[in-house]
Amino acid sequence: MTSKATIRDVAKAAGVALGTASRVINKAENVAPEIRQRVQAAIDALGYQPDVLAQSMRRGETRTIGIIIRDITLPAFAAFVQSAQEELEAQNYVLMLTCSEDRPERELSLLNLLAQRRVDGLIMTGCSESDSKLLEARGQIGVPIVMLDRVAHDSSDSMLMAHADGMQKAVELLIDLGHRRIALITGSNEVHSGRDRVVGYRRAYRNKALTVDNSLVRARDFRGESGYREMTELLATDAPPTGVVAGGIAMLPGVVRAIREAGLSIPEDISVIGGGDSDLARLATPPVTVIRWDYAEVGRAAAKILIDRITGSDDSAPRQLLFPTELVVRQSCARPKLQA
Amino acid sequence: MTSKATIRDVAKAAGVALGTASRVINKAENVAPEIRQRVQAAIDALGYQPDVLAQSMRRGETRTIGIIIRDITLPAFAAFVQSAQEELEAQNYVLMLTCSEDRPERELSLLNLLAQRRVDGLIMTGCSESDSKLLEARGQIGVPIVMLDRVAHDSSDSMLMAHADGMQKAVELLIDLGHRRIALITGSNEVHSGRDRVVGYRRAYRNKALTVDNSLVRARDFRGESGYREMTELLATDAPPTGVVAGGIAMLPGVVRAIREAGLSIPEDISVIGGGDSDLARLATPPVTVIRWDYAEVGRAAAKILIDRITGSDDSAPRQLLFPTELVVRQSCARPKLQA
DNA sequence: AAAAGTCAATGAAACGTTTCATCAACTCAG
DNA sequence: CTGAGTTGATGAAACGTTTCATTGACTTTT
Repeated sequence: MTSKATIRDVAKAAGVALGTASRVINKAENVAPEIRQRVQAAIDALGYQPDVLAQSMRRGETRTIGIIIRDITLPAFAAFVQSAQEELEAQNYVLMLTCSEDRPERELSLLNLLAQRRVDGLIMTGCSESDSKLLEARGQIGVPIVMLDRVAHDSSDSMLMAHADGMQKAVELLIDLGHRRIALITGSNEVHSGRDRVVGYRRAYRNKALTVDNSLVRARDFRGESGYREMTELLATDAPPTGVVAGGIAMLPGVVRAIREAGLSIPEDISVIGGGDSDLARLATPPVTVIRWDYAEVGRAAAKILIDRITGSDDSAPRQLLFPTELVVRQSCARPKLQA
Repeated sequence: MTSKATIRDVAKAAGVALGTASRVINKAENVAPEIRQRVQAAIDALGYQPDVLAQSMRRGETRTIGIIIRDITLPAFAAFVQSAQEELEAQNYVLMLTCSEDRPERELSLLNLLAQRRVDGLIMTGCSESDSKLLEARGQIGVPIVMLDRVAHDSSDSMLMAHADGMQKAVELLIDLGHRRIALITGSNEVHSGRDRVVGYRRAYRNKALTVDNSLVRARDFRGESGYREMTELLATDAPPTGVVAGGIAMLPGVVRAIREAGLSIPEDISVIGGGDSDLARLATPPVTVIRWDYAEVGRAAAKILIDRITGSDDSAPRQLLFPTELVVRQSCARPKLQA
């Protein structure tokens, strides 16, 4: 019963033509007040609701936005998605959520899936900025795309965090405390969020006139288990680090767990800085110093710019928005035990 | 160019009728092998992909599932959504994600939104089991609904956690340790997940032949800030609790924060048990004892049963699946300081 | 008073499918 | 050799909209 009444029924009930009913519904002008009223009455009486499917088909838009996120389970991403969703909902768009698990083949099939679903736009955080298959698939999709923490090499817009800045501050903090062996664990070099952190790390070392030990820089992938694995490996070496920055957003838990399991304590044995704030970082004992940024704000911005692109109200060159990061100092960092 | 080719083009290219092309595409029988091949060749050559919109319109199904979750930011819910999404994706469904923030008026408007979008089914965790407006809206929607942690009073299926069991074990643990003033903070009485915890709490007290102090039972709503507020309030009373169970899934952070701010330490001054496992609970110092259940499994089950309802392969009476909870003992509970 | 111009309403066409009643061709039994 | 039966292809109709070229009724201009 819900949306059984069609526009035809409305027209008939109001004694007007199909097209007229449509014009009333779409608030077009050029319709006599008396007629408008009659049609409106019919709409109310029948409880008419337009069929979104038929509208989409005719109009060629679905009012649907696709999102490909690595893993919705990470609170940071969830915050991003949530605020983007709110913004979109306000503009009468709806979100189709998918997760790539940071796996290229999944990303590819999700791109196809969403293309076939005819989303009006796409927000995504890809596995790679350069993979040619993915690049092609993104190009083929033919709708505006906003990339999260990825540099777009095509016409997409990018929302970039200033990871290098944050990382530099973090590493300099550790260096100033006397640390010389500082490990960096972050994601793949193929994407901005991984690469930029390494840039910041090296910049800090250069600033302090120190040289980087490349074996301490681990930039493989973003999956959560990597944090644990890399940290365990690092701690097992002859010269383990005295400080570590868990750059990837999902890595702090694994890194902390590895440290605990090695029987070390924070910050006495090893100093820790996390990438991205979280309940865990805030409420751990000791609370963990983190590089913070506001994904919720980024989500809103992404939604806004995407809508502007869709409506065509922004047809300027691809944008690269840079969002600030800040270092939130808590109690997880201290001077290293044995000064080098 | 992507999906520009229509079935008409395919038919023309293959030199067959529209209907024939359609039959090939839909793998219908009764089509000569030679023709099938020719059509297939045309499909490949043109890169034809069916227009999902037109299909939906004609078939009367959208292959889209709506989900209304309280807050995607909570990792537990995110895990639920993620596993549901995976299961649905495998069956070629796609998820439309919305968040109600536990606010009835939002829930109502989201129900309407998703109804208008013609979702084929709905997974949701409502604000109330009894609110008549919401009940009516759910009834009107006309598609199968699976409720998460809510008892459905209509034809919907319910996925229920055995909160009472878990809570009983939790409270009995505290009682056995010698606690007599145990606070319970959980969500609204209007829903299973709130109510059932209170049931378990009372059962534990009855089992141990103790009487409940109702001022220690706080079952208002599920929002995160409530955890902090209620805990702060409880600690400010003349006879503060010596143990607390943070029942609601979002409440542990707030409760812990309130305790920290009161200058108390866990478990020396107060014992804490959380509802739902999390990174925070696992990695806090000390690690927090929790009532655990597996939302990922629930998500899969919800998706499965929903699909069965949609396809009509399950037309039995509404189901109420009960999922087990277990008590995971960590180090956040100890004997109370001053024995009562 | 005729011509030209406005303003609103009309109804057919189109969007890209699926489905279904026909139809054509062929096979086989009598 | 005819009539019935079977198999497979056909093309129109339908799903519920929006849009657009027409049309009809008025109004204004010459």
